[in-house]
Amino acid sequence: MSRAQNFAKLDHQPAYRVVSEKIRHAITSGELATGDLLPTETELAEQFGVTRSTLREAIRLLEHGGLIGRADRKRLVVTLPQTDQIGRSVSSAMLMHKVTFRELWEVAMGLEPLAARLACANASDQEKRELRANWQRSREAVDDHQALLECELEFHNRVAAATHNHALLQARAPLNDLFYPAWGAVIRALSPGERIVVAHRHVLEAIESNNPDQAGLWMQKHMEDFRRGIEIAELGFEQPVTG
Amino acid sequence: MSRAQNFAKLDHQPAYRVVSEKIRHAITSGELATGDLLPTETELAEQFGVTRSTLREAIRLLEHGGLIGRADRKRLVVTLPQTDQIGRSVSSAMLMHKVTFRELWEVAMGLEPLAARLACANASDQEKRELRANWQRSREAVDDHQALLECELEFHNRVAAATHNHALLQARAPLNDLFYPAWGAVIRALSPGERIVVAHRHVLEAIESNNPDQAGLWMQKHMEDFRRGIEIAELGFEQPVTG
DNA sequence: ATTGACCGATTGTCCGACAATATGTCAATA
DNA sequence: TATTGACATATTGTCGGACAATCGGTCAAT
Repeated sequence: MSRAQNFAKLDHQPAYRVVSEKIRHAITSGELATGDLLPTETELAEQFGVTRSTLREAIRLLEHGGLIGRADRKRLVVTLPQTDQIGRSVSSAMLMHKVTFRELWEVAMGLEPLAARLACANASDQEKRELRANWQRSREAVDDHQALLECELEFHNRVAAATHNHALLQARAPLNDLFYPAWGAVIRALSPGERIVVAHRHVLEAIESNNPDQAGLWMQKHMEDFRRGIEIAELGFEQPVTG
Repeated sequence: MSRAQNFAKLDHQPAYRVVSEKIRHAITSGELATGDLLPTETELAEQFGVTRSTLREAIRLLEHGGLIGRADRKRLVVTLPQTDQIGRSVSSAMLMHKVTFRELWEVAMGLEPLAARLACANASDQEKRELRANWQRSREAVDDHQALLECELEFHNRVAAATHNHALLQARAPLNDLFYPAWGAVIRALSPGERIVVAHRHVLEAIESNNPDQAGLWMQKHMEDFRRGIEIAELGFEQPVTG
């Protein structure tokens, strides 16, 4: 190698990305608050000194992240990124990385018992009632595979929501998209309805009586059941999950 | 209400979003594999029957999610979404949701001990060596706040990486971006270097000797120290984290 | 109070154009 | 032979202008 100079590689960022970053910064720095209307496309384009086409590409970049949306199908507005929207990006990334059932289950073992524990301290009376209503439905649907799966999914979502912890909700979003749906196959194969209902009841009662240890413990047992179910049904615990 | 008909609200998706979804589906369904080159913009535009401008907007949508990138600044190529790229979206979403330090800490309490446990079973010899090297550096930097913070961050990242669990890595990405950086303020305020190094040593040795319980326990103690540090330094445990 | 007609503003989409850059070929040269 | 230079080609990034569809508001007619 002729050691002549070694210049820094100059990074020529395309304009649409620069513009996108400027807007993103204005939003995350609080300069633009949630709900604020943005100027029209033509106006924005003028401000940045680019064409509307270029500006629109910048907008798309932000739109995907949920940072901006449409107020009424016309004007652009600063929006709060929704958990499920971000969650879908994460899930599709995991799909491409061929994340296995085991990997998701391991994360679930960390987050779901934690959610149950935190729900004890933070669940409102309203949330507790809805949780119990969900359990009632699951008891009646104990032999209806499809209905039971929906109850199961809703149960875990409600427990997580009752923690009032947005970081936790975001972290477990991929479980919703990838893990529990696949659990449906187990339900169809093994009909473990009774076992699910019992576990849910223990978690529910622990939350109602504000007993974090009990809630976490039964959620953990519940997740262990999941794993055994997958193994017994021979669904490939080490296989990548499918979308 | 005049119960006349009750039509379904028709959702008129803009073309750029439809095109984007089509491409996304082709990718996640495996029709297009990672590393595949996409046709040129003009060609794609023809295939979908839209203009290049519209197609480009669709591309931007995917580009942000890390699903496609540029091979050599020209041709488009299907890429694997990087953990940190997706993680940044999640982090900026959390910032906007004003996630508190407590919320992040609660998630960390669920994930970090889990990571330590899993690292025991899955860490390669190489990874163990690098972990020990990191600990050596942290011991020497025990009074250098900046260097210690970097070691601290790297330590937790290496432990997480040693789990070889991509779902876990993705779930804890926001901790990297939001939680540990703020921890720097604690280090500067309290100089808890010695305490950090001791905790790291216990985790490290537990991993080296393949003792999951011990690894998880010490990581948990370590995280408890975090919380107390934040409280003692009066940094506002219940305050939203800042970017 | 509802309906209908109208207008301006704004977005979604299209078309055509050009400069800058990367790729490939081929000849000239040391 | 390996490097350089010259040239043609392909592709992206950006531009400017254009138009239909639709939303919001106003105002008159019913």
